[in-house]
Amino acid sequence: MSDQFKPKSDFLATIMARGYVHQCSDFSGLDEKAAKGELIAYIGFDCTASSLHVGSLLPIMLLRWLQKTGNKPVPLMGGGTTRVGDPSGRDESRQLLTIEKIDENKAGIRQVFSKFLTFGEGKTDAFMSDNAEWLTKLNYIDFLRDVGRHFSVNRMLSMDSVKMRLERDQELSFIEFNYMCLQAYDFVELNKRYGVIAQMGGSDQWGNIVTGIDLGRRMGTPQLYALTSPLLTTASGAKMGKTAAGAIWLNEDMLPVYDYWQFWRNCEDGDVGRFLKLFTELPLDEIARLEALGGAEINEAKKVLATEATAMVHGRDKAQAAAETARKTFEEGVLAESLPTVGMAASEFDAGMGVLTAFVKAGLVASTGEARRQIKGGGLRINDEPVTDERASLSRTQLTSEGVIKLSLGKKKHVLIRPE
RNA sequence: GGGGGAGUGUCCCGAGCGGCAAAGGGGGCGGACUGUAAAUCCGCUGGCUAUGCCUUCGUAGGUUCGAGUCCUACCUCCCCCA
Repeated sequence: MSDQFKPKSDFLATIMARGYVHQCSDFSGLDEKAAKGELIAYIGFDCTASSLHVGSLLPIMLLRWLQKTGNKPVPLMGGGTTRVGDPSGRDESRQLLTIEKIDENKAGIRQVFSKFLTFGEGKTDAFMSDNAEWLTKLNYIDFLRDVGRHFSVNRMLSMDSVKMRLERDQELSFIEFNYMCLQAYDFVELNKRYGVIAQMGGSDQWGNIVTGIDLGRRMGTPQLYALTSPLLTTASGAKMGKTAAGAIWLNEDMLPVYDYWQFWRNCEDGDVGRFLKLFTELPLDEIARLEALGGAEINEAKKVLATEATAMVHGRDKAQAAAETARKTFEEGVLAESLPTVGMAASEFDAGMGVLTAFVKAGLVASTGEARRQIKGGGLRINDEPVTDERASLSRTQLTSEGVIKLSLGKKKHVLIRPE
């Protein structure tokens, strides 16, 4: 990154100050376009799941800033590339998704974008594209002749991503080897169709993006640009967005708002400042103030982070409700009725519900065996009282005045049981 | 096509004289300490109607009182030669 470079455009100034930028093929060139509001940039997204998780949040924020600073964002659905299965990552044959499933996923992902970007026909309105549009129509021979001849295998072999795999003797399938060609072709196609001139993405995409720029030059596009953001890890080095409980999804039907809020609330101290800059739109001086908080006070900053980041995806009302639920639960030790609730038929409840089964039904543990172990370890509580007898049953006498029983696993996970 | 090697607890890596629910890590979960953090320490990390029963070591058979372990065939992956 060039330290002496002073951006003229709001776009670059903002994203540089907030830490989104890792590498750029031509800062001043891109800056000029952005300053004139002529920057149309895209980022590609897989359609392998029906929602995106926080790992994709950073690129989404990039698109959002692009739009906010007067330029045009183009999210690209990998509708075509997903059809051959995502070969990256080492886990072998990932199931090939059916076309219907891919369409379903696309719809889910579209929902996410609608929360971050304004779509429409206007100059800075976002436009959703899908590489299925051109990739599925490709003819192999034509592709080889028109596009394939521009790729040098020698150069592809020298790319870091490929070189590493070869050196480590790791499998590199033909499809995967071709991925960069398809991605490069996407870039050119997006330019021809919609005037896209820049591709953004994670720093691991650098090689693929630059390959696209090259291909463009050979195929007669105007000058194209690459901009990458740093790969996100937590302060202790873990990958963002995956926990044992599952990925941190952005769609509410995949992950309750309360859990999403908790994810941010529980981030590591060392991440707060960085995350505030990347995942909220608070002014930088406000962030600097929050970041300066030390010791236990940093929890205030984490709450702000959680609420702001949640508001971005789920809306401010739901974010504040989640914050309030957390406040009651953790700070007042009061029962918050908005905790996740599991309904249960009264007849089933009255028939005698063993504690083990109850915790399984609540989804806090995976099996009665795990429930037993957690009881031994002191990890299960009913209405905040530790469970000691695994043979005990729930009964109506345990219902609180709100008509629920609160089950907890550890200190952070709570579920309400409501017989009805 | 010929020769050699490997597939283990459904998160991953990885030991395993015929007595095995199977060593050890990592990760994860719980507990203690804190601040709903990190670091550290401790416990747990196949299922069930549970002093017992059932299912797990690539797949299918076989030998045996008993098979992750021995035999046969098959599948998959890797290496060397062609």
